[in-house]
Amino acid sequence: MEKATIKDVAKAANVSIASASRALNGVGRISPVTKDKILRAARELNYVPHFGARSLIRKKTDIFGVLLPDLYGEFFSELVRGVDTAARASNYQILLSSYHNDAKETKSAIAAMRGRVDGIIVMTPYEFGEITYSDVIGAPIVQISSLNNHGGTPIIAIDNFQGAKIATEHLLKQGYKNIAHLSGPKVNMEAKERLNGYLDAIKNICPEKIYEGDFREESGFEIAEQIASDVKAGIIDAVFVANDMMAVGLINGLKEKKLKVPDDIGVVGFDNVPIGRYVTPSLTSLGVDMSQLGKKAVEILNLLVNGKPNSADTNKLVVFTPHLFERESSIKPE
Amino acid sequence: MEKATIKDVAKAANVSIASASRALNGVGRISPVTKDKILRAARELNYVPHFGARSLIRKKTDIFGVLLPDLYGEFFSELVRGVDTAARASNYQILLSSYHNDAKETKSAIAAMRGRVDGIIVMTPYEFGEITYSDVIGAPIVQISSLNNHGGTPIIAIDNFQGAKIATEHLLKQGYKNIAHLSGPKVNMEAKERLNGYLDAIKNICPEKIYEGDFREESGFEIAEQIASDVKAGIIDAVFVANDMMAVGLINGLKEKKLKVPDDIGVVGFDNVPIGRYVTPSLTSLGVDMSQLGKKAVEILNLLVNGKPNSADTNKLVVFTPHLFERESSIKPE
DNA sequence: TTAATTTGCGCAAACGTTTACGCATAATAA
DNA sequence: TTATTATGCGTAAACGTTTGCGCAAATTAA
Repeated sequence: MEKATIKDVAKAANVSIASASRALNGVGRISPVTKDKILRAARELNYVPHFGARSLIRKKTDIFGVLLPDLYGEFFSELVRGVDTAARASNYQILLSSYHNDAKETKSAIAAMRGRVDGIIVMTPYEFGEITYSDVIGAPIVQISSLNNHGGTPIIAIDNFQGAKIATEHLLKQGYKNIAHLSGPKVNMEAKERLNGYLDAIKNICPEKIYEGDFREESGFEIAEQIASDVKAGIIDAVFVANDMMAVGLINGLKEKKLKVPDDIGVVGFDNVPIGRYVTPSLTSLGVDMSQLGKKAVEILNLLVNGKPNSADTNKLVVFTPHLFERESSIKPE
Repeated sequence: MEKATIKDVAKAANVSIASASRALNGVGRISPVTKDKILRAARELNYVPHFGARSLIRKKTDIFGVLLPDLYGEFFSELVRGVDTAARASNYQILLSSYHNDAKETKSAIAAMRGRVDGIIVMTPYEFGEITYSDVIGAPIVQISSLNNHGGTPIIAIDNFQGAKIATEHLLKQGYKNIAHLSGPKVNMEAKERLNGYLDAIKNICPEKIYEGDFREESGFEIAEQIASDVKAGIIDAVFVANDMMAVGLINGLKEKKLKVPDDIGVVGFDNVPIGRYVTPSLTSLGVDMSQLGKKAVEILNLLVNGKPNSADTNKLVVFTPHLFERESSIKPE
């Protein structure tokens, strides 16, 4: 039951180590009959190639690293699912890690992956200044980030600006007149971009009105009081909320204030979290297929690692524009 | 920018490879001043130890494998989060993979991890017959499974039987008289155990009434028609549903049939998915803290890998009994 | 037949580490 | 002073693979 090495297999099959290796890998010249003998012996001994030894000489690990800000929620699990599926299809495994939303920890998390992976997918909603990832890690990187972060590494971006614009325009199209925005935390780039998309959409149409939140559900709930009073004052009649969880909190808060969504106030969220389909009223939102996005990330990484380094690829920018999921919270009656 | 090896570091610092290694690892005898010189050189060269070479000689990878049935939903992301946190705390990384709910794929998924991990956490809601995992992988295993699956490997189990019993008894305590059960697929052990818990709870109290579902939301929605008619016929007045997603589907289906939950019929789910808090009426459910469970799994695996193999540990059985989360769907009025 | 080519296989180097061992030199004890 | 012990460091083996090279035997061509 001690782990068998290729040496053991070779001995059992009465051949040299070299032949054993050739048989096991199906490369090089070897006669069918000895090959068979070797494979049989390997099975018999329950032989498993030593991963480290192999990666040592092959100079690759067949592992992709995936580094996420956090592991909360359906959002990330969808992404990971897409990555896993695509990675497996190209015979890669995934080494998963999160940096617990602590931007400072990102570097050390990346460092921990160095040498263990052939490439890395990292999701960074924050700004990172001057770090060139390939320096830090010595392996190709695909970043999942925002448009503004484009600086030499391939990036897959969700077009938050465009999405926010679509959201806001949807509210306008529904007949709402005074659209406000409930934003995310200022340090978050996605939050910024969504804010800008909102601003762009209402320009010359209605006055801007911005509430600042922090992406958490409670934050939406708490701001409801102020928003409710502004609605009653006739200042606003709809809100584009920077993410769904805040929108959910907001809707619950508005309920407490006896305001009706979407009658008294229209609400659109962002992210299209599954919960959105189940709340009452169901939540109109914008989102991309994260699983698809994960797949794309693997695809690009694969190219970077295994293809010839075409500069068009290494500088790639892939944009996913969020899709509008129209539900009840934004359907203005009458 | 070519990857520096320890040899390069040694050369740059004008010492032997052995000294470099000692300095880098902080073991063995070495003078502070040379150590400093070496560390400086290493930093300068951006040195990263080659993972494969290291694991080759150390005979360990510092990686734990995590193998899940699937990657859908908050359920798993919570588990992974717990595992990640605990693993990182003990300096392990995690290699994540799913077998796509295809029991047959489990073995090959395990095989793919062989040699790459020091231990593995595998979640198996299915029965697996005669497989002894340690044979298959040659590394310690912690299984997350059900009580019945206890066969020599350490297991962390959710006590589905007990949970189901608690759920059913809760409905009885609320004053519902004829409790039915909407079950999961028969091949699923958790489904079986929940069914048994239900049966045990109603024994000698009310007649059994079982609907068979398949854990999917649609399945709950579809069965609603039949359940609604049985409610109207006065045959049942509450359902313990084998998982939350079906319960959500069921509630929506019942709404269409103009039945009021919890007034006309009480509903309790299982799993305590986050969505449950947001549906209307909010869903009473049973669940364990999956993140905590993941933490526990790592803890045991750590013991198995690094501790002395105490037989009390290798045969460990840790039971998590689900906790009742009382919400609106089961609160009988008056 | 002989010459040329192909096939099957083994030898040994290389990948980048860690670590037991031994040998100088320095520090301490007598 | 000399004998003992402690310290700092280098040499080399070992970990388990893959693969270029070379050689004998078998096959094919002439």
